[in-house]
Amino acid sequence: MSQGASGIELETSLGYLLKEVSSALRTAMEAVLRPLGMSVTHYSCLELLAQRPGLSNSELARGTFVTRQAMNVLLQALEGDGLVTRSQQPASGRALPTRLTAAGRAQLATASAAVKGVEDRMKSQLSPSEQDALRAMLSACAVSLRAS
Amino acid sequence: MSQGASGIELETSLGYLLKEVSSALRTAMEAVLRPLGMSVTHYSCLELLAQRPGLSNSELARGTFVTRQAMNVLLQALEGDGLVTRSQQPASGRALPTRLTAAGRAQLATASAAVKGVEDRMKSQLSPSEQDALRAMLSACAVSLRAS
DNA sequence: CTCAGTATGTCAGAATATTGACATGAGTCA
DNA sequence: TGACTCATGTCAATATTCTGACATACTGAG
Repeated sequence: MSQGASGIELETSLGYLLKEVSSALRTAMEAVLRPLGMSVTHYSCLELLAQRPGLSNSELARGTFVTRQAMNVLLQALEGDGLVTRSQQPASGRALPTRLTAAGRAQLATASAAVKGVEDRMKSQLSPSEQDALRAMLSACAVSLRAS
Repeated sequence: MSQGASGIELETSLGYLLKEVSSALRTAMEAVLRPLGMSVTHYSCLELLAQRPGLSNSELARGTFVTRQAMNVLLQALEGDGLVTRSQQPASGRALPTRLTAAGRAQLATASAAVKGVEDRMKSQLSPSEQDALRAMLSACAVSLRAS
């Protein structure tokens, strides 16, 4: 009955559980980032930029799961705060590569450590092999969802 | 190095992967709900109300992971559309129990079937036992995150 | 080469959600 | 009883994001 039914069972729904964990993770991240004066998107952008230097606005938007318009306003703020720099001449097409400044890297360092603390707490009850299994299953879900 | 480091590795970060799946799920749900004229929050509220009749505004807000203010404006819209009814006299305290109308149940029926299709697609590559394992691990993550 | 298709940056308006605030009702405890 | 705490409903203001739109730049088929 929980499987063949035509509806959703909240108690056993993977989608609902996913949203629950995702929401709790976001809340926990906000809690540790707020004292640093950063939002989750703010941090995500910096983190992405640190690991993939030179990403354009649109690429950053895709990597942080927001629209490029939203990323654009964020990037303007980050640039105004001296945390990132944007090329004026596009390297190719219209895309303007973005890079962290020293100040951006410094701010990210403390934030990244704080976020790692949250993530470690999240998976504190999972063994390394369980974490691998979880990763594999979540990846499978992502692939399946993308296959329209 | 991927474990003892002080930072986050995007490639192996469970948090990032969680956000990725969650975002893909939301996008897929929006895609099937849009033709029905419903948003994800709209659907979530109806679904929650179907399975837990009499929930108050604040309880619905917690169950759908939004603020009670946001749920309040949504409930006013749903009530205006004749999909839900709210008691005028609080049963206890200030909480006003909310219930689905027949129209609400009817609208939910098609939406719930559509969302179940999305959820089934998401877990199409997972065996029943894997789904159980995934549920257990996600629950563990939620519990750990809530333990501040 | 030309043109259709796709991707990007950016502006403006609209929708949505959040924070802040206040009054009300219930429970607790001295 | 009275003071205190907590949860709720609701109003207002703010913030954030999205949708729509447009011009520009590359790419590939013809």
